[in-house]
Amino acid sequence: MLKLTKKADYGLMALKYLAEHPETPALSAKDVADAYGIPAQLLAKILQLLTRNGLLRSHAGMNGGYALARDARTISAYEVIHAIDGPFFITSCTKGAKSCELTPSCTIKEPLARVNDTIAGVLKSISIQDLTEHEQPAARAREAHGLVALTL
Amino acid sequence: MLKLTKKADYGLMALKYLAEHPETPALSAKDVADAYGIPAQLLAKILQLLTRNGLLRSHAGMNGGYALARDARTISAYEVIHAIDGPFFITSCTKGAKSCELTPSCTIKEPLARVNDTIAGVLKSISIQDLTEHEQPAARAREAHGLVALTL
DNA sequence: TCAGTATACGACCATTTCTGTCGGGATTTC
DNA sequence: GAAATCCCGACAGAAATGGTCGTATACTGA
Repeated sequence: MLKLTKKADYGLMALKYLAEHPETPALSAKDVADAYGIPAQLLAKILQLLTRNGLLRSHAGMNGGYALARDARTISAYEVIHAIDGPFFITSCTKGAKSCELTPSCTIKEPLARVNDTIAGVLKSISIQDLTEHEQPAARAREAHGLVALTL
Repeated sequence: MLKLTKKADYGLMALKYLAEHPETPALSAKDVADAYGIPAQLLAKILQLLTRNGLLRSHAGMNGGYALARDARTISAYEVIHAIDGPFFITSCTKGAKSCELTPSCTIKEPLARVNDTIAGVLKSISIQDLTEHEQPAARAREAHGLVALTL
């Protein structure tokens, strides 16, 4: 619970990998899959999703493959997760309206919606670029997170 | 994905309900289940878990039931979720060691671990008491979240 | 124009996780 | 002792997830 799906993980890993290889015009799904030992076909589907959502550019044919559609600094972890797993809500009673109206139940939803927003904010503040900076992303991160908290 | 299980939701709802009825010495699982339309037996198991983890006190027999083991202000959403769903990690590759060693894969884990901590911090900063304050928990929350971000 | 490499995408199955139920047992009160 | 209540393990159905397959389509280069 409160866990990223493997697909989202794979997606983040793939984007990170692409961000780390800016010199190559494109990398195939297989290239990335091999690099990480991820099932190639599965990763292919994930990359297709990311392409559909405008995070990647794809190119078929020989020497084709995928490349970031934008600068790694402008792609957030949130976007990636959202593209792969769809909109997320921390609460089980998903939408604002229906299911939970039955009972006066989800009085709990309102406070949790705030938590949800906070988490989304944190994920929005993390860029693919951040993922590639192995050492001491702490400073950047702290800064970003602080920003999020303040805007809540 | 990145969603609380229904069990965790139910647990939070139940604790909130208990926090809102401090006058009664104890409420049975059935009482709470009826109040929210939750399957009684399922909620029973959840309350038992919370009891085992020291968040509730239970009492068998007539007029028995459950009551908060501590002040609602000192019970965090994090504790509840942890008690019900076990330790959580945002990453799929759960433990620090095994599975991901196979490949040099999870270079992504380190940054996400930080995100994980941030989220855990947010959840730790939310108390059951906060859940009961319907209007304007914003101030408290903002304060608490800010604190979390700074301690990251 | 043909062969090879790649993406695109829908359908499908296997596995795991989650939800909810059942049944029997123990504890307390009246 | 009977009723209410907690305790707890086992299990079945449902849903989500992970992964595979097959086929169609697009591009490249010889």
